[in-house]
Amino acid sequence: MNVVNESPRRKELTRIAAQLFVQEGFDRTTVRMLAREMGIKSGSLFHHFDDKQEILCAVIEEGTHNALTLAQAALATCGESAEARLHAMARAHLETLLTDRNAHVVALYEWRRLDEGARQHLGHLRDAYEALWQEVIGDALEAGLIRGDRFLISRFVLGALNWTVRWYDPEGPRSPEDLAHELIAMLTPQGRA
Amino acid sequence: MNVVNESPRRKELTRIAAQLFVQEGFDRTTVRMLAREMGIKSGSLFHHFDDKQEILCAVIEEGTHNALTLAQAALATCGESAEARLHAMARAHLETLLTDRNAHVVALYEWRRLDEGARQHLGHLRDAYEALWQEVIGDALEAGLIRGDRFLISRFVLGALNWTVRWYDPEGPRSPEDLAHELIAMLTPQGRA
DNA sequence: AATTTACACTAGCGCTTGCTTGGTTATGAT
DNA sequence: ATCATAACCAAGCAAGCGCTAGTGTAAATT
Repeated sequence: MNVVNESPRRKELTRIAAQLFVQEGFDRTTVRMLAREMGIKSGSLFHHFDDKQEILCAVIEEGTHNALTLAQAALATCGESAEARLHAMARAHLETLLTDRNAHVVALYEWRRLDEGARQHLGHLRDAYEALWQEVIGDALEAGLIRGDRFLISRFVLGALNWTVRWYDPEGPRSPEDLAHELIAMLTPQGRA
Repeated sequence: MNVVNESPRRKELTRIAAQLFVQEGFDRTTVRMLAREMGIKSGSLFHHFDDKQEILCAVIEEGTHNALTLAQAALATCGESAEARLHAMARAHLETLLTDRNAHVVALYEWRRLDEGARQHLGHLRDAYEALWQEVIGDALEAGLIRGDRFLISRFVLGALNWTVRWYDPEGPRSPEDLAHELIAMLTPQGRA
């Protein structure tokens, strides 16, 4: 029923659920585990969410929504050159992958556990985000910054970025900014010192 | 106990399990579903495998082993130029992602359901495969074909390739060969008609 | 003062889970 | 004929699962 996370309590519960879903996976995370981590009893959980599925949906929605917002904000302040916009999108993606890591890992790995309704609802959100990418990459193609097929490149780039959740270490020497720079350098033919 | 799939029967069971694991996910796939699909009763399943985990391990091992074999074969027959070797690796990766699709999807999505022992055993296999990539990409860097950091590029490229299981349609107009070509074109600064 | 709302509790129902046990059948070697 | 082995089955156990029903209580609303 509650599609959006209105109450701060529910938002907090969603955050905790995200962490558990990452640690254990959705199916192995029991309502009793969730409740214990939340400091309540398992029955009380169903006051906040209709069922277990809705918790998963809330987690993914939160992450995807934030990613979209951050990307739009980044595009609004990065300047107008195709390269700057490309870089802004990549950096925003990597940063949201860091700050909302749990939610995004859940979105990537547990998407298939969503039921049909939730999958459709969240699908639209995700499509809106990917449309942003295709727009920016389309601009970069027109500007002659990169070459190739718009959809193919979008998918290759998103694949490379999403894969970072597997190996990226936030404690390591490389910043998201740094990573974004290297990725763009890999894509653009122009030589660089 | 049986780490390798010796008997043809076990190999067939592994194939069936892979399909179910993709359709339903590992946790949601019950031993009863597996048995039914295999044409036996659930109890009989434990004659072939020690426990459910071992089935998962067998599926992933099969896929990773095939990928490694195919990549080595491709490198052995592709010529010696850095570009040819890069292309051969990419094509081999995409082709094994197609022919052993189920096993690879399971490896990508259900890796975390492996216990410590299996994760270590299969980790070595995967490392061997990724080492091949790093070697080929190292060669391409030395040849001046591409620029950047060897490990970073390997991971970006593997991410882009693995992501294809999300969107690639084998019935569509693009062949694995075609996709490999486009990927390499995206990476290499040299202009092309 | 009376009522509603929000949030939590206890207790447990009905069902499914992975896996075990103990025994049967078919095949093929000795 | 005897034995060994692989492959299977029927039956079911102990544990855990998502979720519900009914209740208590403090704060907010009327």
